[in-house]
Amino acid sequence: MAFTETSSAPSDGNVDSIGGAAREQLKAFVARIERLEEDKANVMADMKEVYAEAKSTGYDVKILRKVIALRKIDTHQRQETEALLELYLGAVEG
Amino acid sequence: MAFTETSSAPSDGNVDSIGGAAREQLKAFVARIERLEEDKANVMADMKEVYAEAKSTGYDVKILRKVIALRKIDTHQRQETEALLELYLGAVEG
Amino acid sequence: MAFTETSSAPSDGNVDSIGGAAREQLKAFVARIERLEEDKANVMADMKEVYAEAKSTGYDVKILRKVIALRKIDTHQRQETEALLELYLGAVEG
Amino acid sequence: MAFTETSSAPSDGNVDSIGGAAREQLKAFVARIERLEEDKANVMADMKEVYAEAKSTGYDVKILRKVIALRKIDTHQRQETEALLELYLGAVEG
DNA sequence: GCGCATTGATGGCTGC
DNA sequence: GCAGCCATCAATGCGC
Repeated sequence: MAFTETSSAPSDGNVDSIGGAAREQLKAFVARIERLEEDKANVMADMKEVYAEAKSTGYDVKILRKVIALRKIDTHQRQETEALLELYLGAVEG
Repeated sequence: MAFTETSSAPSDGNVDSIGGAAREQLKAFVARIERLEEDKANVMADMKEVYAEAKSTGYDVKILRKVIALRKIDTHQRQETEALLELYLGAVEG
Repeated sequence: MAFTETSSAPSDGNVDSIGGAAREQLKAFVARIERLEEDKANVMADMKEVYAEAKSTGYDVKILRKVIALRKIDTHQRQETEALLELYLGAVEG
Repeated sequence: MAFTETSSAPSDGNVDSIGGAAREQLKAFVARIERLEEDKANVMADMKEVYAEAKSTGYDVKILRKVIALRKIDTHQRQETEALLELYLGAVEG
């Protein structure tokens, strides 16, 4: 496995002996994920801010969260219903 | 205090009777949060994609996750260490 | 399921009608857990005492907590590192 | 106890320069707390075991938890009620 | 009273 | 395919 080490199975060899290309590739994956984790953390921080602002405006955060959660469930159910409908239509037409 | 209903205590009145302004404000909060939730979902979907790509490239996702987790702990520890330093400094300067 | 009511599925019957054996068994579980909860509460009370003592001795409790937290992270990291090593070894040996 | 650096304010001096006695004392506090944390972890592990056992016996863990929680609230309320009663009695008799 | 840290609960994921 | 595990998330309790 001379020049194909990066194309199929990085885990084939001993960890200490993976070549430079595979190493770079792995680092790239790690970097991409960590970048996304950072994004997520930022978004969550923003949400915290909004909740704090709502609270300072006088809203009950607990209830607000419940509202959001309920609406999320509704959306989810609606999507499932639509998916089911699609399925039925496909079965009828297909 | 007619036109200040939104400035201090939305929870004062009955939910069904809150004025239009407060209602708009509440809707705005909900919209902002749901927008952020959507962002977060997108980011998480991206992360899933990256993991899937890494997997199809031959990496062991479980190990990859552990690596990420370990690096996250490092970061966490660094932050905690800094926080501790801050506390020490605060204690010294009084 | 005559005499096997306690051996497999306590949830089969109505709660009000479960037999004496199952009832005793359930009570036993509840008692064991509540005993453990009591233990936990005692331990936590002891911890509170120690912190209070440290505080009255002049230590900054906040700093003390941070120190403990940092040491805990160290331990955690060591465990995660070991787990990662295990994973690596498992990947190598297949 | 004239030269008792440990008797009043360990946080007065620079952390790096606290004397050996204070250092030992601090280490003792940390050790005591970590010992208690360990105890707590053990107790919690035991609880997990009991829940697992209950589950494998056929009980619904979720419901079991709810039962425990409700009983805890009851106990708490009863204690508060008793405390209140004591207070009233003391007010009447005192 | 608020913010934070811990803890209990839920849902998704992986292994059998 | 489902159960067990883990990561995430809401919620309560605690200290400041």
